[in-house]
Amino acid sequence: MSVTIYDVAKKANVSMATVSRVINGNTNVKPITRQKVLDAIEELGFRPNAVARGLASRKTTSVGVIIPDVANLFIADLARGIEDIATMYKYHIILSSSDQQKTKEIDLFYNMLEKQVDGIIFMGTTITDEHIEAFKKANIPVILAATIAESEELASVNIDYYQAIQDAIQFIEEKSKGDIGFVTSPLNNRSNEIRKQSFVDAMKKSGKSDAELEKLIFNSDDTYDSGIQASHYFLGLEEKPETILVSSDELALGVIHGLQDEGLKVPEDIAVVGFDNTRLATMVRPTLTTVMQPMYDIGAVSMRLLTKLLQGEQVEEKQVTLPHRIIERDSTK
Amino acid sequence: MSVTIYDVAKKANVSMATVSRVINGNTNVKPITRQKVLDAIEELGFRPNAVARGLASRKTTSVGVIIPDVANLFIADLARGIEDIATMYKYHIILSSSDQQKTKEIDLFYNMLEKQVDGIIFMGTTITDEHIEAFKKANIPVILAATIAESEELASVNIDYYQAIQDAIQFIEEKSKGDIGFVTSPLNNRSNEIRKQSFVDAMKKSGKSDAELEKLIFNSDDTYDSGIQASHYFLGLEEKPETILVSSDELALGVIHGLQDEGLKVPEDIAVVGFDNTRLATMVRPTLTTVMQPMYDIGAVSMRLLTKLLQGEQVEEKQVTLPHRIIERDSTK
DNA sequence: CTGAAAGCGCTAACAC
DNA sequence: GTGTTAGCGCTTTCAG
Repeated sequence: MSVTIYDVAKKANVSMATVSRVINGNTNVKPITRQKVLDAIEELGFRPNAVARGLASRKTTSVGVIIPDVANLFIADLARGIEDIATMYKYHIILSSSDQQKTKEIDLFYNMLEKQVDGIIFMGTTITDEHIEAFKKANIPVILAATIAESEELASVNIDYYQAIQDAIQFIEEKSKGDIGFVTSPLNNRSNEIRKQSFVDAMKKSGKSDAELEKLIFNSDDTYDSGIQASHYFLGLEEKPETILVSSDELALGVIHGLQDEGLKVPEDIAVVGFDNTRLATMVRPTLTTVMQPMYDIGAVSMRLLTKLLQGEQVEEKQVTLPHRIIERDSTK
Repeated sequence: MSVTIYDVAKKANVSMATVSRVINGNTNVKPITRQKVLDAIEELGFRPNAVARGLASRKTTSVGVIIPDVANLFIADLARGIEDIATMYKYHIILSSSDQQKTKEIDLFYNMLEKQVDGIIFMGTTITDEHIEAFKKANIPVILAATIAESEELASVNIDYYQAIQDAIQFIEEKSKGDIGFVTSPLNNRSNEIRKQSFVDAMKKSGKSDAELEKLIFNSDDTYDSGIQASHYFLGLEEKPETILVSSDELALGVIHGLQDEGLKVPEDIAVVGFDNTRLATMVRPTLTTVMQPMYDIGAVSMRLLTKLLQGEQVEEKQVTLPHRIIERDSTK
């Protein structure tokens, strides 16, 4: 069938151990021997069987990546960041989508353990005790990417969502004294919950009553269409907000278009601020002012952190917080 | 270290062969024995090591997927289609991006062979002899998804790109007698080449000279920004086209916004037709008339085809052509 | 219906 | 520097 290390050894008149040394770049091989082996490999078209290697060495050089959904620009950037760094460190990626379902998240996690991945990067919704139990049981490093866990033992890479919303509100208030509406993404996601809480806290601080506050919040499901619905909701209000702060860019496009479809002008009539800074933010008119969440970097840093953990490098801080910032474009005055 | 099949066997007082039978759903096990084994598995928290299993059975139940770029909506849909079906058939996905580089495409391919994937779904640019050689050398099924190969031996799932452009042109000509401009995606991709050829053929048939034709084509690099450039190019022409046919939706958004930024109205002044029908097509004003390329289905059908090949099912036709159609929205009159 | 035993292709001590 | 020899954890004949 296919050519093995043993065939190479025979052809090169050496032992399989020597062949193994050569393919693993072990230095203790005489140059002449090495060349002999290399020639035999070349001639036979030998390619090491990664499965056998994985079994023998207990390392697969693959890492599992669990994300909510591939078909999401925002998450794709994360994936790209992970992949670029993984390639750099010669790791392979086994990628699966959980569709935001908790049971699937956990199933996938165990499946990846069965595959003997060397580590896992996990992006999910809310981290439950069940998640934590699974993570602990795994004897491999797990990194949470753009995913909040209360537990301080878990390695993670995030931005400060609470502060990001505070900053966005401050930014908005510097430009306009009017009300701010808020469109949430689904609250089964901890980071969305935090954003909402941040908004609530800020509004209360400026003296809004619970009743007022409630009207200013629209709970969406994080799709373009629900962005459109959100815009309708706000337009139906007696006291319309002057600015709408939206939990994601895709949602924000929906809001903008929803407003425009009703004949309003953005930002003259109502300003809109997004969140994420995906490519979408510049693919709309007016271009979208948004809170940049560096997804590519979150992916890249997560993967880099994982490689450090995997290679036993010193890691000073397992919980990384990356900077965010407001990117001002034309959807605000 | 971790619990193995042997530990389970000992605990259940059976041989490891029996345990193996149980976990593989082999029927030849007495119910009572099966239960004993199941209990032991449960108690020990045993999870089979997929690597060892892969080595012993020479099957990994993983399939490799090579795509040009994760961070592309259009491709993400493909990935999603693949994934959904893979999950259904209990295959795992090893996903890698080639960044459209031929050497990387081939490297990834060989890497996946080393990982002993059971099959590979390949989406790439132009299939060269080198590709074909690699595909042949692999003793596993390979499916080309949304990727053209001249060779008839390769399994593939595509739409008829040539016809799709013909249809688009016919659609346009039914609405408007004016010139049609064409924005290509990079021509290092065979399917883009075909689309361009289709456009050229159609224009020649309607009597355009080579010189006229040349002016009507703008070669882009398939980004939003180059869509904007394309619009500037066409606006600079003495005889402006009445409709611009664009090779991808993202590009088309660029064209639309480029036109609008210059004060033109779409579709009144110039109409725009996209290609792909990604989610973007509805996330723009006016919404985009576009040629639907069913990427999700291409992914799903590719994966399904692969499972058939993998399970030795009868496959009547290895080259599948999926239907396309024009979706009319507001960017055309 | 169940067990024994021989690998799958490679790595990793341990010798020499 | 290089070879020998155990395994890694499982599947898969082959017996019985």
